[in-house]
Amino acid sequence: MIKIKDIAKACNTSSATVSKALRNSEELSPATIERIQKKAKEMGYVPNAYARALKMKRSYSIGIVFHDPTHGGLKHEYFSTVIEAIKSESESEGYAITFLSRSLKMPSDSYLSLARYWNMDGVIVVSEEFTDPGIAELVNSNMPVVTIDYIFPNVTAILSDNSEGMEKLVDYIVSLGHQRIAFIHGEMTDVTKKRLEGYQIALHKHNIPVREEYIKEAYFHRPKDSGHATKELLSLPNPPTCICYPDDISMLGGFTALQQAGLVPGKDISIAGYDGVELSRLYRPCFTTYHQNATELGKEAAKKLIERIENPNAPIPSSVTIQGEVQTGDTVAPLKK
Amino acid sequence: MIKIKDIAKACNTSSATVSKALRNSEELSPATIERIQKKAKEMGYVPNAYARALKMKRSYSIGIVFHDPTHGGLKHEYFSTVIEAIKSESESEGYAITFLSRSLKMPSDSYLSLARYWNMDGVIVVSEEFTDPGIAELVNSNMPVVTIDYIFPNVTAILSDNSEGMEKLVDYIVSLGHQRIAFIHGEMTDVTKKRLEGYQIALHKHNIPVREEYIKEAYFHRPKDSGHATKELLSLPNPPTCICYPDDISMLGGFTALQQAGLVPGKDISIAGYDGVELSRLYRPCFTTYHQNATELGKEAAKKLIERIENPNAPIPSSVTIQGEVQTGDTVAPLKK
DNA sequence: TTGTAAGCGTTATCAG
DNA sequence: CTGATAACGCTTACAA
Repeated sequence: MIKIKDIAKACNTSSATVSKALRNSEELSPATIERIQKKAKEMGYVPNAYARALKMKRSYSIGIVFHDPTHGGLKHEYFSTVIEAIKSESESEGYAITFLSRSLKMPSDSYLSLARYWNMDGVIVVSEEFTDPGIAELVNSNMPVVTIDYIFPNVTAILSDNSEGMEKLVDYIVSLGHQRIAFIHGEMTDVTKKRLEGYQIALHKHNIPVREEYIKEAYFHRPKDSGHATKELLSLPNPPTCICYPDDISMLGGFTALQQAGLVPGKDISIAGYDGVELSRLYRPCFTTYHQNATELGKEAAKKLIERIENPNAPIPSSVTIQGEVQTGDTVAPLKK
Repeated sequence: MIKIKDIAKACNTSSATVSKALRNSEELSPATIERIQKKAKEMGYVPNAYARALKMKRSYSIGIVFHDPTHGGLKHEYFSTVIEAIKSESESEGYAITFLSRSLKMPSDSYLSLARYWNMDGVIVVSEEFTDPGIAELVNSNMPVVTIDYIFPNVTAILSDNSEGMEKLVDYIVSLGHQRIAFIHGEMTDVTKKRLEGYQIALHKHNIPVREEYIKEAYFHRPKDSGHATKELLSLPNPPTCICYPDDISMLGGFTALQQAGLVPGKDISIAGYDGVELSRLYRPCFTTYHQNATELGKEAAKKLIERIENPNAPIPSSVTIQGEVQTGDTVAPLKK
């Protein structure tokens, strides 16, 4: 590999001059700059990020913490969309993105030390048991961090509007005449708590009592789980007229369970999902669901992180909530009295 | 950040000794090793990958070329599965993965120079217009490369069994009594050529003439496109009894188009997809499709690349084809004569 | 305007 | 068994 010194030799000059020339330094004569740059290109010079970073204490690389063993990782469209957006926003700002992951063969086992090991300028935490002490260590360090859908003190968080989203979704369902609305929610994460909150707010607002037996837990993204919960709801003495699911994939599980019970979703019974993944628009009937703006979420995360990295002395960028929207489909039917 | 020199000072020894101690060098007395390691841990030492790589000419990082602007990037489950698998296999071998991407703000615009810039030990090309000169430059360099689903001379390729897969799928369809089998294929990539080949082989084998009017082109992963093509097929004087699609998402487009035409897929007409994404098993009716083993594909790619990296003088690892399997669902109905 | 030299945090060589 | 020293490729005071 050809390096600065080689160019210097070929140009009868010093490495310092070449280094400056390559970066169009003002202190060099335009003639030298051109001469050197031409030669560099001719010789096929490629700079070395590591050497540069070592000196500049800046790597232009961003780490992503993404660990979602229980739900299929990247396969989950919501997350892959978020990450795709982080990727393209970061790249267009000149940052490379690298997954940060703990593994036996790695020199370290903590996210923080991995980030340091790789000289990352900052880290985005996408999905993780946020209760993991490794995450706490990370956010409490001086490493710039942005989290998605979880709040830590003094850390910029990019939030999906889980409470408002659920509230709007339930509002919509109520507006179609439903009163007996069940909610199968995901495991008890922060996200779930927010969704439950929104669900309750909406019901209260419309003077509908919250019934314990209409609230069930399932795992996110486990259609079978949701199928079971659905059946339990059906067997209630006074079953719901509409069921909300933790996500669109789970709703599909509910869909199947209902069909097996001889019901036609969107007709005999109503159902609503969450996420608004591609499938939800392709499926017939089209899903009634809440579309989370995952792309905007990822983009904003990258932006805020880079802002923080590039203005280390400015106050920590404020958290933002990204709005989604109700996707009115055909799975929630108007209720005839 | 604390560095080797600091530990040396604290231990009244030299950096050389500390460096060796940290890596359990045989030439040090167990006592010193322990003493130094203890101190290092105590001081919260984290090694620096860049400095190490600079010296060792080995970064333990792998680049991924993944650029799929036309089909939604990572959102495509097939690709996200492949990448997830590359990620976990690489990580468990101690390699970090970084996306390689061309961008204005990057110091270079070619994949090869980006890989060099970042000191990558090797690169996996997942999806790209393989005709891109940047890819050619990459595979013709001395950078270790593994490609997925595309063959270059002297480069290890991990292939999905596109020809055999399509052949097996058509075999299965024929076995259910179909003779008029149409194929809506994706744009003319290598993958498509292989699929077409398999389609034709299967038909020949069963003495079924290949009819031009039964072969249509659509874009991969564009359900609307496939919907149009489907309607064209329906309007044929002698329409097919079964239609094969480029992928499961496209099949969904066909599904909808057929319903609109008043037909019940899996009953009045048969359809088959490709990929075997999660959705295909969740949908009712369950998709008849060909399941590509994307996880195995990614895993194998990482393995072969690492093998190549760690044995630079050994011959280039041989290409492998990963088998998938027919997923018999309910969308291809037995044809009653 | 250009060049010298030191240093970023490691590891490898070789001498003690 | 331990330690000086140079080198990896680059940038940056500071000197010329």
